[in-house]
Amino acid sequence: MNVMNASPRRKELTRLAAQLFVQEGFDRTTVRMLAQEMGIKSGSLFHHFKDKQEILAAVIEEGTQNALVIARKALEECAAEPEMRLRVMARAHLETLFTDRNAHVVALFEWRRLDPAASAHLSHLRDAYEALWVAVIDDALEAGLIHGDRFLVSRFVLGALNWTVRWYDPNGPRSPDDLADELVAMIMPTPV
Amino acid sequence: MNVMNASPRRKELTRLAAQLFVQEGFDRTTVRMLAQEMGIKSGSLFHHFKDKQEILAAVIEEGTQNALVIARKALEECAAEPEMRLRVMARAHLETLFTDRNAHVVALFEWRRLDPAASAHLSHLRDAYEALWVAVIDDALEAGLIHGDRFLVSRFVLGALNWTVRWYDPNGPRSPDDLADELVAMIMPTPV
DNA sequence: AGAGTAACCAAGCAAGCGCTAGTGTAAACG
DNA sequence: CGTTTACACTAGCGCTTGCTTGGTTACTCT
Repeated sequence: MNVMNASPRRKELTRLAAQLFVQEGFDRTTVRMLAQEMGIKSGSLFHHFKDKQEILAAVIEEGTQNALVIARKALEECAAEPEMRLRVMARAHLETLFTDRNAHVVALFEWRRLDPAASAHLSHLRDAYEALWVAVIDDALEAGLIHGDRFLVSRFVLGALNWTVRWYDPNGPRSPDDLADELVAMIMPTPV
Repeated sequence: MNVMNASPRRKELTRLAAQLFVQEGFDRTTVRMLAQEMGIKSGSLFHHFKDKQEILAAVIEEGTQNALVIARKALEECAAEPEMRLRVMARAHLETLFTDRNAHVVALFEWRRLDPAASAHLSHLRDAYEALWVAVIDDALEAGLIHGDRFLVSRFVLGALNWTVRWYDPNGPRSPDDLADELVAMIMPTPV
């Protein structure tokens, strides 16, 4: 097995695995299917990953890392008004969700297949990401832009956004940014 | 196999299956695990269900039927004001979601494991339920209670509500009704 | 040229999988 | 009373699963 966690080959294989995990689900994706998609034999797979679990962990880590980076960058680059930050955060969320769709769908719906060790490690990443959200929501609440319990509001907003992967069609008329703006408008008392 | 679709024994077995499906996921739940939980041997299971798929379909059908019945009844019994109907619908949604939690978690997260035939059949049930939501949202929009696109709003609201199964703790201080009221308050311009 | 290493393959093992076949038994029915 | 029906059992078939083993190839570095 490769020691370097970020070998380019391994990254490519991880990307392919994410796609299959979305199509079939983690449990139904066999190592033979993974290998075929990657153009190698099933035995060779275990040169890159210790076991099937590690592939899942790699997929989820990749996606969550990206989400963190994108959200942080977006927040840094934007103005300080709470409304703008809220909008920017929602946009960043949907941007990662749909450019890195496969990895995120796996992270959202196959998280429970992780063994406890991997789950614990990745929880920290996810918590860091959610902390960004809570901070943005807090500012918006304090500015009187929205109302409600900080904890509940962030859960509801994240839920609404995450659920989009179940119905949103990227080839439809609406862009992810439209979606984000509509959601922000929905929870703000006085639109436009 | 039993011909009657609603034999009491079968209902009980379906309930147990739902619990295991939630705990382990559909694919990881073996017929031997199901049988043990039911207090019978794995072979006997196929007297009640044609195959493993049929157990999944039974679980999902049961949950969705209940949701429909509860929502319809709640809407019939409540006043005609759009605000009340919106609140009642949200409450009914969370009520089913948490009294029938196992079945609904399976319906939400294992839907894709259904074979095409079962999926088509159950889609009608789900569509009927979502139609109730769209109607309620439409009334609220028309009355100026909330704003936005009817399609998007209902998707966002349903997403926020469904996602609660991932974080809500029924033993915590908040009741499901509290949650429903908070969500409705969040999307309404002028609270209390 | 020789050593080291990353990437791969062929072959297959042990365990577990969904499901079937054939049988037994006790209650319900005509 | 004999027959049917519902429910359960034992035993195991045929197949797939994740993973291992032992070895080969191709490339890089000194």
